[in-house]
Amino acid sequence: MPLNSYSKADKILLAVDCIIFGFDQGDLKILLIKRDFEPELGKWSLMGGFLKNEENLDEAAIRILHHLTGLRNIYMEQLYTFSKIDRDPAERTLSVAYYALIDIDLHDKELVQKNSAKWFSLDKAPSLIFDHNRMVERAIARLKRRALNKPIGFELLPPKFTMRQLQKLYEAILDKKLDKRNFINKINSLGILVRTNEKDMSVSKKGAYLYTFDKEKYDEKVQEGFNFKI
Amino acid sequence: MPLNSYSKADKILLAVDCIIFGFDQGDLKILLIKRDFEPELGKWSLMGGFLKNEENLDEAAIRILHHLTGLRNIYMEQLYTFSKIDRDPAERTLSVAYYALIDIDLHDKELVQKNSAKWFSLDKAPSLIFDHNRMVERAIARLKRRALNKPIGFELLPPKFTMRQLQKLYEAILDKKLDKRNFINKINSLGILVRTNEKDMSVSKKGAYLYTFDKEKYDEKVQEGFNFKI
DNA sequence: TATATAAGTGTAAAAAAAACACTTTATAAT
DNA sequence: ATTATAAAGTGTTTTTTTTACACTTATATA
Repeated sequence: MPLNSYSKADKILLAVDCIIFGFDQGDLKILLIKRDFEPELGKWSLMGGFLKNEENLDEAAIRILHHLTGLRNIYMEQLYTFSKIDRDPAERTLSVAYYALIDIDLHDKELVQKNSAKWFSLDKAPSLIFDHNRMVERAIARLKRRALNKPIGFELLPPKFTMRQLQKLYEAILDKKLDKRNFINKINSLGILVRTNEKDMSVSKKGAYLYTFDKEKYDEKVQEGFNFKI
Repeated sequence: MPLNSYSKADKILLAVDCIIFGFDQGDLKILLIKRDFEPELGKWSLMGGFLKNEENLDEAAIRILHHLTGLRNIYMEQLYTFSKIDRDPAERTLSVAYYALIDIDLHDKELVQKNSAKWFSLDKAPSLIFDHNRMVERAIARLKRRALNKPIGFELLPPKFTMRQLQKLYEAILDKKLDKRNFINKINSLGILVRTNEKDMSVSKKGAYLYTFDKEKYDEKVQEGFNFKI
C-alpha cells in the first residue's frame, strides 16, 4: 500500500448489514427491523451492527444474525461493500452486506419480536433506509445466480420437504414457473435427494413423499465436478 | 444498526488492493509491485492504497490504478473484502480487493518502472505478502465466471484484434483449449464483432483479419436478454 | 361410493454443444 | 518462377441437453 503511510490514513466506521432470507408458504421473505434509534427512527431497515476490532467480518455477520434470530451455523455469504460517502447521514460509514439463508421455522420468534423485526414477502416489503434497498436487490440477484450453481435452496427448507415445496422455492427464487416433470427429472438426475418413506399429508389427500438432501453425495459430486443447473 | 451506538463503535483502516490483469503474447498476466516500505519491504504485493474520507471505494480503486498505470476509464469490479484480524501485521486493516482489466499496450511503462512494478504471467508470479495470494485466486475465479457471462475479454485486447488473439485470450482465462471452428461460430452467432478490411500480417504469411468489438450491438443484445457462453 | 385434488410419471421434439479435416493464402526459400 | 511452409479460414454431423406436453394414481371428504 504505497500511496499512504499507515499513520496518515483515515480510519472509518464499518457496519455489517444482513439480508436474511426465509421461505414460507411459497413466498420468499426477508426479515427487517423497525429502527428504534436515530437516525431514521421508526423506519424499516436491514439488521446490522458495527464491526469490532477483535472480530472479522464473517464473525460480525454471524454475531448480528444470531442476535436477531438466535440461530448459528447458518449459510451466509459476503455480498458487497457499500461505500457511498453520504450513505449514512449521521457519519461516514461503510457497510459490508451479507446475506443469510435460514429455515424460517427455526428462528426465535420472541427474539425477533423483541427486536421489533418482521418478515416481509419480497414484493410487499417496505422501502428501506439508506442504501438498503440496493443491498436487497443485489442479494436477490446473487441468490438467483447461486441457486443455479449450488443447491443452496436446501438451506431455506426444513430438513424434510416435498418435491413440490422444493419446486415452489426455486420458482420463488428464480421468479418463474418451472415444469413439474422437468424439474423432478433434473433433480433426480443429480442424485442428491433421498426419498424417505414418510408422506406429508397436510396439503393433498394423496399425500406427498418427503425428501431429504444428501449433503455427502452432493459433496462427492462437486468433487467430480458437476454443476447444478435447473 | 442497533447493536452499537455510533459513538462507541471502532474505526478501522481500510485498504484497497488491485489485481490488475493484462494479456500479452498469449499469456494472462498480473501487475505486481515490489514493496519499498515496511512491513514486508522488498517483497512482492498487489498495488494498493488506503481509502480516504472524501472518496468511495470505486474512486479509491480508480485512483490507485491510475497512480500505477496512468490509465483511466478502465474496467474495474469490486471483488471481496478481506478482514482477517492479523492479515496485516502492522495494524488492523481491512482490504477491499478490486480487479481491473487493461489493454497491456496502453499502460505507462515509465510509471510502472518508477513504482518498481512488473508484469508476471499467472503461473510464474511470485508468492505475495499478506493474503494477496488469496485475493489473486479469487480474482481469477471471478474473471473465469465473468468471461462466460459478459464479453469482458475485450477489455484486455487492443481495439483491433484477430480471432486467434481473442481465442487465445479466452483459452488463457478459462485455462483450457477451445475448438477453433466452434469458437468462431459461437462468436459470430452473437453478432457483436465487426470484421475490418485490415489484416494483421505479423503472425502468419496469409495474414489474419482484424476485428473490432461492437459495444452498441452488444448492449442491444443485453437489453434483449442474451447471454455470452463460450 | 362418488368426487375432488394434488401427486406422480415418460417420451418426443427442438436446441445447443461438441467433434471433426481439408482448402486457401501470402511469404520465404530455392 | 516454383515450391515449400505455416497459419487462416470454413460446414456438417453427432451427441447432449433442454423443453414441451397429458394422463393415471391415491386418498380424504362429501
